[in-house]
Formats: sequence, C-alpha cells, structure tokens
Amino acid sequence: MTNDENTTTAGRIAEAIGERIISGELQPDAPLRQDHIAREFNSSHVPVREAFRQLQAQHLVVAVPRRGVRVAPLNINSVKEIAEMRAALEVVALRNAAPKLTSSHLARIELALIEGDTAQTIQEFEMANRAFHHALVAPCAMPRLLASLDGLQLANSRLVFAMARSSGWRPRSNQDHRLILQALRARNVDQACSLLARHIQTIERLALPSS
Amino acid sequence: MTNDENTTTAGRIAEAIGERIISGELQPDAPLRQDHIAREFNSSHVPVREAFRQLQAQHLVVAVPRRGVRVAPLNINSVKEIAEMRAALEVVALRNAAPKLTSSHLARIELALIEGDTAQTIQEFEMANRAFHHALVAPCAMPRLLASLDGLQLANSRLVFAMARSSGWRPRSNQDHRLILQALRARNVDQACSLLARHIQTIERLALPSS
DNA sequence: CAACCGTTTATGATAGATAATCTATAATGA
DNA sequence: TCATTATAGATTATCTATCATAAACGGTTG
Repeated sequence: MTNDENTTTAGRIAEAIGERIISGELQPDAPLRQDHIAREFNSSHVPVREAFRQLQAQHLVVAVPRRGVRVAPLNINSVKEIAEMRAALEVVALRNAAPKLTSSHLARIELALIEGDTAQTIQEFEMANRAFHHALVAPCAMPRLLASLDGLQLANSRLVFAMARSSGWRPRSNQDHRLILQALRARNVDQACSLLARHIQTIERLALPSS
Repeated sequence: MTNDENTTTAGRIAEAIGERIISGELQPDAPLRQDHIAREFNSSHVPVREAFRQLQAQHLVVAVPRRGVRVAPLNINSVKEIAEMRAALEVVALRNAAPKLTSSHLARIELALIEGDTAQTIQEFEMANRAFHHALVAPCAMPRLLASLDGLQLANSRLVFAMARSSGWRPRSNQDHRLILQALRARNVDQACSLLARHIQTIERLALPSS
C-alpha cells in the first residue's frame, strides 16, 4: 500500500504499533511503555522514542511529558470532524486528479472496487475501501494533500473498526463507488466530485444515526 | 500563540529549528547534522533525532535513511497545493466556528486585523495574518482540523518569506480580512466563507502572477 | 572510468543519572 | 471510624555519555 519505510528500526516500530492501534488491538488510553516495546522489538529505547514522535504526529498516540505516551482516545466527535475534512480535501484532490486520469488509473480504481465487492471481512473491506479512495486521488500529484488524506483514511479506519467491534458489521454496498467511477469514465468531473462528497458524508451519517 | 511544549528538550529543539526553516534562516536542502545541533543545544543526539521526526511530520525537513535530514526543498507547486488545501479546510472550519462566535471572539479577530494594519515588517505582518486566520477558525473546536490548518499556515509563511526574499515586499492591504469580519458581524456566514475562499486563492494568484 | 581507502556521519546499543510519577502504607485530623 | 494527607519505595520517562557498526562521501589511484 504505502511505501515501506522499513529501512530504519524506528520506522518499523512506528508502523507495527500504528497498525495495532488502528486495528483496535491496542485499546484507547492504553499506556505504551518504551522499555517493553524496546524489548519486544529487540531494540533500545532510542528508536522507540522516535517511533512515538511519529505516531504522535499521526494523532495515534498522545504524549504527556514525563508521563510517556498513551493510545489516543476515541471520541465520537472526531467521526464528524474526519468526515468533513475528508469530504473537503478529497474533492480538491479529485478535481486536480481528474484531468490526469488515464485508462490505467481507471483500471486500478475498478480493481479496488471489485476487491471491495468480494470482501468477506471488515478488514478486507476497509483495505479495499482505502485502496479505492487512494487510487481515485493519487494522480493529482499533490504530495502534501495525499499525505493528509492517507492520515485521515487511517484515522477513519480506526473509527470503523472500533464501531464494528461494538455494533457488529455486515458487508456494505459499493454502489456509491461504482457511480463515482461511472461519472469519471463519462468525464463528468462535477458529478463525480459531488457524488464523492455525498458518499463520505453518508458514511458519517451511517456511523452516527442518532444525531 | 501556540502552546509552549518547552517541557522537553526535543520539543525545544524542534521549535527552534522549525522557526529557522520558516524564517528562511536555514536554506532549502541545507543538511542538518545531528551532532552539530546537539552541541548547539547542549544535548545529546537522542532528543535531536526526536526533534527531526517531529519536523519531518510537519514537512519542514526530509529524511533519507542513513543520510540524515535536510531542510525540505521549496517548490513552486506547493504554493498552489497549500492554497487549495487551506481554502477547502478553512471554509469547513469557519462554517463550524461561525455559530459559536461570541463577541469576544470577534474582538480578538479584530485585534489581529488591526495588528496587521500597523505591521511594518513582513514578520509582523505574517504574525498578524496567522493570528487573524487562527482566531477566525478557533471556535470550531475541531482539534485535528485546527492542527492541520496551523501546519498549513506555517508552510504558507515559509513560502511567503522565501518569495519576499527574492521579490521584495511591500505592506499589503487587509481589505479582504476586513470584509470577512464585516460579513461575520452581519451573521452572513455564506458570504464570509466565500470571501475567505476567494481571499486565500487570491494570495496564491499574487504569488504566481505568471501562471 | 572503476576500484580502493580513509573520513565523516547516521544509526543504534548500552549503561547510568536524574527527576517525575505512581502506589501503597502510615500518620494525622475531624 | 473515616477521610485526607504525608511519606517512602518502586517504576518510568528523559537525557547524557560513550561506543560500535555500517553506510555514504571524497579523493587518490590503476
């Protein structure tokens, strides 16, 4: 998926811990003890501390000076916040990506769509979902924007896994994705953007049916 | 301005180096040698490496494994990228902040506006500019969005300082800011948002008059 | 151009020092 | 008695200092 920055120990640790946080294996507010993690990864505390800084920048952990780091808390308000940020930024990205979309890009998008159709578990579904949204915006060639969106997608996945854990999960339709791809093939960028924004906000509404 | 995270050595170093990069004192692509910086701050290389990770997450430096970190390059495309991201996100933030705006918030916004009027140097002007945009969106109470906007503002300031260095700088009008505040006082949120988006994109057009 | 060699530098390990925090127990006061 | 405070010991984060390893860089040769 993203680049493997496994060349340094710190990057390897950050990736592994980050995955545990997103998957829910590490619960919110769980303390992360640097010496324990160092032992687990056969390293010293130095790369662990670097990994913590990286995870802190991704909002996956919160650090309190002299009290170490904890897994970032999950609060329900961030669902809406992340959805609004994604909706705004993905539309910008798609609008810049659309003129550069080649047929090979479209094929890649369709591949992610099909993978979503055949997904049996929520993990598979989320992976395909991330791949779809990533492929949609990747051609925009705006590295900072893409990095932001990757971070928001990860945060979103964390929320999805957490909510599935409490409310269960059933396979969802990819109809929204299919319509977006269809609009792009027809070179109807405005419609694709509007469908995309509505799609992201719809997911939020599904997550918070009460409000 | 922002919280002082001066409680740890790493945070202190990151803040100091980050300021030098934004001000232009550290040129793009300049190598940052961890031992030199450690000596300068009377520390060892461990907190310096943590500071590097933090600066990397802010896109202020780029790190190549086994080759250390360099000041992030400045490329002209990022002007447009940052402007589009800011325009999209600040509108979202303002739309969420507007219903919560109290008169004390409005007073704070106006204070930043006046400080911009009386600014004599580009440094003063940029500080007031950041304060204005920050005060505008602060009441939205969306921490992740506010953190993103702070990072984009810093990146924007870096570009402004770099361009002023090459093309000179003259005091600019705050008319856009004034109109936004006026629309907010009139509770015309739609107009304020539209003015804000146009304002940010206008700055970009000033920066890149040729394209 | 390509292979070699010494210097510089990043990366990480280890040991240790300091200080802040936490926990559990004891002491104090209402 | 019960609740609050004080305190002592253990745990932990933070940082220093030193060392080892390996990669990259710069120059000199063949």
